Amino acid sequence: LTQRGRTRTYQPVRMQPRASKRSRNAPETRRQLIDATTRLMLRHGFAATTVDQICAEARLTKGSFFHHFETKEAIAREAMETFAQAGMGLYAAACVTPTDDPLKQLHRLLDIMSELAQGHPDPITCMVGMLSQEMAATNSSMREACVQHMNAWTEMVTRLLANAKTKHRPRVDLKAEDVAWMLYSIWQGSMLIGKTRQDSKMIVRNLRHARAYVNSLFADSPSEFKTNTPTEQP
Amino acid sequence: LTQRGRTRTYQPVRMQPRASKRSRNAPETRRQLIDATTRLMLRHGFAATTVDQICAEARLTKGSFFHHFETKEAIAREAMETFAQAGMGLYAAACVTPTDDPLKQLHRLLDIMSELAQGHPDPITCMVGMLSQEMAATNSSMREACVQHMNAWTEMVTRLLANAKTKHRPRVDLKAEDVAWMLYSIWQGSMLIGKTRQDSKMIVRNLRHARAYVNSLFADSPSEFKTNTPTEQP
Amino acid sequence: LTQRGRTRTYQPVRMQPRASKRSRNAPETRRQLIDATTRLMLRHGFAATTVDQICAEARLTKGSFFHHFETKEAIAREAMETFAQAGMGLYAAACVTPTDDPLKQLHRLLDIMSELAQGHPDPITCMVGMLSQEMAATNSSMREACVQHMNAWTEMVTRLLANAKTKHRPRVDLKAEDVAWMLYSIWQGSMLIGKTRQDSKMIVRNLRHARAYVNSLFADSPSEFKTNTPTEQP
Amino acid sequence: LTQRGRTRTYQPVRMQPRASKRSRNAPETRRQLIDATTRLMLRHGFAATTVDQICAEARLTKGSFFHHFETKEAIAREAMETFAQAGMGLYAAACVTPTDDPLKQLHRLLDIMSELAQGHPDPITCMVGMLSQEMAATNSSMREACVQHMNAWTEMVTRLLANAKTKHRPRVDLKAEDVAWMLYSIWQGSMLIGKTRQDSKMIVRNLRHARAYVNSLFADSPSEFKTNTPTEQP
DNA sequence: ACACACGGGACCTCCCGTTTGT
DNA sequence: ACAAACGGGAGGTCCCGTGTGT
Repeated sequence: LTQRGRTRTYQPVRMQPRASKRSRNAPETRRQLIDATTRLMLRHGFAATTVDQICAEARLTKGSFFHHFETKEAIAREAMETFAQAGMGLYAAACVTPTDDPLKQLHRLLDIMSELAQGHPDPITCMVGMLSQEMAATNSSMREACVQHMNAWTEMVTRLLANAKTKHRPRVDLKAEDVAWMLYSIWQGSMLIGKTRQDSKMIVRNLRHARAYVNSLFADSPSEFKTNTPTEQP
Repeated sequence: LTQRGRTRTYQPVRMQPRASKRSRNAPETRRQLIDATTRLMLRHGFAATTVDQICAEARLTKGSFFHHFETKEAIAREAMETFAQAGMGLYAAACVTPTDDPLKQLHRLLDIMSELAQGHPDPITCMVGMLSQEMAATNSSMREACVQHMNAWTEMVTRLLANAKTKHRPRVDLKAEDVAWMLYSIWQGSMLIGKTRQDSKMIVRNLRHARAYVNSLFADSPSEFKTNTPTEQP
Repeated sequence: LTQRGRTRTYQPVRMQPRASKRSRNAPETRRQLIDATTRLMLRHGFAATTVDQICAEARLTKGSFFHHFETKEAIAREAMETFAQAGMGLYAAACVTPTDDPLKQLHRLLDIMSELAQGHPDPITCMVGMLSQEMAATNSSMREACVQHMNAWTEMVTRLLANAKTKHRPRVDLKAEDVAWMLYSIWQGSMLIGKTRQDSKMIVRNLRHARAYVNSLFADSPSEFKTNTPTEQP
Repeated sequence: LTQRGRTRTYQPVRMQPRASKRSRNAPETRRQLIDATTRLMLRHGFAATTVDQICAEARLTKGSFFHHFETKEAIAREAMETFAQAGMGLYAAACVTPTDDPLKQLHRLLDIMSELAQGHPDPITCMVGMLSQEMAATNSSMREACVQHMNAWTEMVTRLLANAKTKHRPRVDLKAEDVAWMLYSIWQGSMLIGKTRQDSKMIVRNLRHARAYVNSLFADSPSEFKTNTPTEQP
């Protein structure tokens, strides 16, 4: 029998609440719900993730869900928030030495992204990209939330590049913000394509290209980065 | 049900079939359905586009819809096919002079993409990217269709780059295919972000960066392209 | 993915009209449609058999179908008619020698039924029983048609038994008509259970019991039948 | 659509949920749903019974229906289960005195069946037979469920007959199991025909014949049963 | 006689969110 | 804080039958 009816991307789900151990720990419960939401929406997207699924994944019932979150959209927003914050937390590690060479910091950022791309069995996916694709055109408040997260990333990179422009000799009159958006596009595009082609290595290669591209913008890129050409390393 | 909070990603739709003018022109009807599907899905995505909406947009009833297409997924697949074919048709114009300099062809391709990005009031969106984002992780046959379209694009660019390597002096031992995926990532990432930020200009700027990047790969890029630096033009 | 939506008992069907050879033979076309209807309804019943399936099975399109038959119900009625007539045709062979012993004729009838039960790989099913089950309580005209076919069978058997009562010595004051309904119940019940248990042999065994039962009604059943006890034969 | 000819096997249904008296009594609600399903399916069969009808009959909304049952098939299965269990419960009354004569028990069983057949204004119908007829050929899991219920009945009767064979003198080397299937066929066939002919009395007559048939199998059937010949009683 | 686009209308399933109860 | 019955309302699919065209 072929698949008819609504296009199901998920398994039907029988509620199965946590095994009678009611923890009564609100923040913990919230966290579990958000985690479940993130896991599911990264795979299925917003519309195809149902509240029931989230509850099943978090071992809770809908009663709890709607006690903690007003709507599905609300939890999606929070999940995206948490997801983005976690990302920014990781990225921040690249700049822990503020006196450092900003170009070096940028390369460390790329290192972190590269590790992220390689760190999972499945290619990495971004909540912001996922929710943007689905809701940007129809849900303006969600769109604005996505824009804010995108801005946060690029502002971080813009700062690094602006600093780099003061400490290094830019080859052309590049606008730091533009380059930041370029890098973010590479990042989002790579994740999208990587997920589709189930190919994490391409993401890594792209990041290497991005790295080379950044180097090519400055006449005096530190030699340590020069070697990191887009050619294949053994 | 007070509808409060319900995340409506779709518009309620009044069916209103074509005013008794039964055109009885199947290919035309199919085309209209596919057009409607493309228009709607580019805005709302797959899941949030309902068959009712498609029918209303195409002035047809749901009953008839399923005479032409087995499922919503089927029409989405065909719409993507049509979309991609149309794109490849446009892109092919860049290579109409096969004896041409392949680098010149690649730049013409970027011109075409740039025009596409500017040509619409709303930022451009790609069916392949959209369907990938929503369905890659859960619908393997759809995923494979997306992969094929992605491959088609990059194979085209790979050919251009491979030719360029024979006619120009590559600065580094670049792999044509890798660069093609890089360019495709920029393209897809730009469209995704452009849609979210409602900013077509950024897409154009990114394509300019991509252009500069391509030039930077060859020591003897034709001078005519050299001027097209990523800096802002007046 | 589990089966959702409407409970499908059939395969979805793509119309595939006869290979361009339009026979234009109305009676033949009707026959094919009726045959297809019979085949399908014996398996799926009335409601679960769709007009599209019938057309596909008969290699025709709905256009033809509704040219020949007003409604699905109409063809079902005709199919049942044809089915019953064919059955009565077979049964009639038991009485070709009208001067014969009526009890002998009845036993020949049971022989024929027994052969029918064994003659197919799948246990035999009866259109009358099938349509009765589904429509008797809701569609009175269909119900009456079923009743007529049932009456036809039992009237035939009633005649045989009535004759037998004149030529043999009934053990008790049996009413021929009652025994006929009893035998028909055994027949219908056996087919129903045989279909469910996928067991044709049980039908045959039941017919053997029925035979013994008939014999037990007469003190002077011809000795040739006496041996046919319900015990298992080697 | 002029609705002409359209075979309506269902009644159009206005949803009308319980008048704001939300009983919030799940087992009771389930029971009502199952009862409604049984009532409706016994009349219309499986396919022609709609979930809407069931809900209307149970004063519930469709939304709630699927909280209690996964699919229409699921509720049909449960309804059949309940139906069969109830039947077996009744039948068990025939054997409450286990030390009793097994033949007497069997006759009491036939008494119970006879009372069942007479007890309703409409002729009695069996869920097992109905679901078998419609689904045996196409839904194997349903078919197996039906087979189990059939086996349960015949095993019960087989036990009685086997006991009878030890306590009485069988006329022929009858196989208890075969006779049980014979009796079940009579029972199912009678119900099918009775429903179609709207004739409960024929069922009762058939049971009387069955009774006589059972007696005829034993040389020493208790005399009290002897009188119960298939002839019409005043 | 037949093909086929199309309409109208369910039908099953599902899903978000509310309400009642513990 | 959590459980779970329930409501309202789509959403996708299908199906019978019509009408136009060949």
